Amino acid sequence: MAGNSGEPGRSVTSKVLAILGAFSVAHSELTLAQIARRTGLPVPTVHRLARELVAWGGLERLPDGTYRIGLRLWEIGSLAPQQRRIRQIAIPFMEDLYEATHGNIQLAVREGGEALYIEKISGRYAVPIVSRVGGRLPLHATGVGKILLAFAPQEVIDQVLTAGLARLTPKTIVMPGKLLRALAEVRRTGLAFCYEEMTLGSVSVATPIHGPDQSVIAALSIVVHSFPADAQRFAPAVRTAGLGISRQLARMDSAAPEAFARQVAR
Amino acid sequence: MAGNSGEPGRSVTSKVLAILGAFSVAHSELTLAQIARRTGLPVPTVHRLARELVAWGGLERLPDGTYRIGLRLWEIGSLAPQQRRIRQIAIPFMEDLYEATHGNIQLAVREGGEALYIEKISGRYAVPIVSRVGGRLPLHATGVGKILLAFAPQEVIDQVLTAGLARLTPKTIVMPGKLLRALAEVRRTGLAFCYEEMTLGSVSVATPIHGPDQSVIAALSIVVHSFPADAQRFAPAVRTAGLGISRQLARMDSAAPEAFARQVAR
DNA sequence: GGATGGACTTTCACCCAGTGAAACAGGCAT
DNA sequence: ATGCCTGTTTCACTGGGTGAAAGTCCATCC
Repeated sequence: MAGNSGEPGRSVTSKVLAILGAFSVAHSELTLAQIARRTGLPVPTVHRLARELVAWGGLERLPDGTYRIGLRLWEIGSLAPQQRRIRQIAIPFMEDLYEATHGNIQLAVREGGEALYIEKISGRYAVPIVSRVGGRLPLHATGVGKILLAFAPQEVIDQVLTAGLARLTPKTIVMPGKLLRALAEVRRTGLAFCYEEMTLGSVSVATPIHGPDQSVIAALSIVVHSFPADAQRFAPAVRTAGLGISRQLARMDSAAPEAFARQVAR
Repeated sequence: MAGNSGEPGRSVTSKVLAILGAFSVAHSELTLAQIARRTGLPVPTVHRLARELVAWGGLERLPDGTYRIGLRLWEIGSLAPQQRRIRQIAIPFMEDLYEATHGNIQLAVREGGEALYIEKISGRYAVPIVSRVGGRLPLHATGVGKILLAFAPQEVIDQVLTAGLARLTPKTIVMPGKLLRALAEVRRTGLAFCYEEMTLGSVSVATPIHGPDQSVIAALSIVVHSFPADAQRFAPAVRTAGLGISRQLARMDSAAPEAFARQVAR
């Protein structure tokens, strides 16, 4: 590249990606100056790159100058297959689970050291909870997180422990030893409980979703606002749904490798 | 940039975006060589840029070497607000509409000269149709498309007519004059019908969704596999749902500007 | 009212990051 | 063994990217 100063060794691509990465659930609309601050890039650089992103449709700019994520990026993001496959198969099961329990049904995968929520069914009457589709929550303080962590490679567990277990409520597990024991129990039973460790008043049960190769690729959970006994009461239902989704995934895999592809071109 | 040859005047950013743009519904997994062909970029260039995208999480690479869209991109794409707001409000209405009719309920916005489907409710028992969330269909041959086109700026209409009206079935409207008359009728009635113009055996009714400023920002439709009379029978229900969504959007806008923001950080 | 601070935009001399042909390596047909 | 395809690495060359600096616009403050 060039430029008479700045930090050499940073690729253009990394700058473009840093700009996209500056957007998050908590910051879905950003001004030019905010992007520059969040990325550490000089304002003119952000300006130039953002203009290209806008021209392409990856970002859009409001009359008042703020940037948002554009539809083009949503469209391309919706092609991400990890979640596409699983969602397509899991949604009917999740709907059944919702019908049966009227709790908050959630589906999450692990992305780095956090749980990324890829689908959620709350119905119109369910109580609001903190998770959000496309949002992230810590692994050590949620039902789905414990599942994902319990079946993650050892290095991920180490990494999470090293980073420290943030205390979110008085009931959050912050002692590494206690978490490790909990994870061992999760692996033994295939169930993870979470008793007000993320939010006071919320309890949840979660269960793993297995891919065709038996590895754990996602976690399914139900969150209710009541007493620990309820979480235990719903455990069999959640476990059954998880097994159902896993079985369906395996079946789809062996049978129709790309049966979806018949749909729509572009 | 540099490089001893190639097409000068093409920015690095445009190349990165071209790589992302190479992915589509019909091509959600691509090899290195395929990306190079689809973008017109030299293979080594794609190789280098794709590696950066993989490192960032925007793409992921399978053991066999094929690339797919990564979760990171899905996550950021899910922040696109145009669809986020509308979907959140529209989904309950769409569910009601599904309960009442058991047809395929769809929500689409206009992206350039095409209809982009942002939500779809088909239930488990509905017959399959060609649309797909994240997919595109032509404006002139679908119910939602006619709505979006009828209320689009004149230049978009001109552009679509200039590009030519592709014949998809014997019933597709391919005469510009006929389409213009149909659009005038759509504007008059607030309803668009589509009788097997996209797919033989499928008929649909669509209605506009208005933003707080009364502009048309989306279209809602129901697709059924039967006779034209059914489309007309469902018209009042679709119209009512459309008005309900529009009213709710306006109310949300004046009342709670960013009531969602209280949720989850990251 | 004019001074101050913040946001956004444009310019432009500087130069290094990006380039892609070419060569190499592996796989699979013929 | 030959051809053809894919993916990977190298490297001499150079023009696209750079960002401080200056300019513009608009609030807010004294």
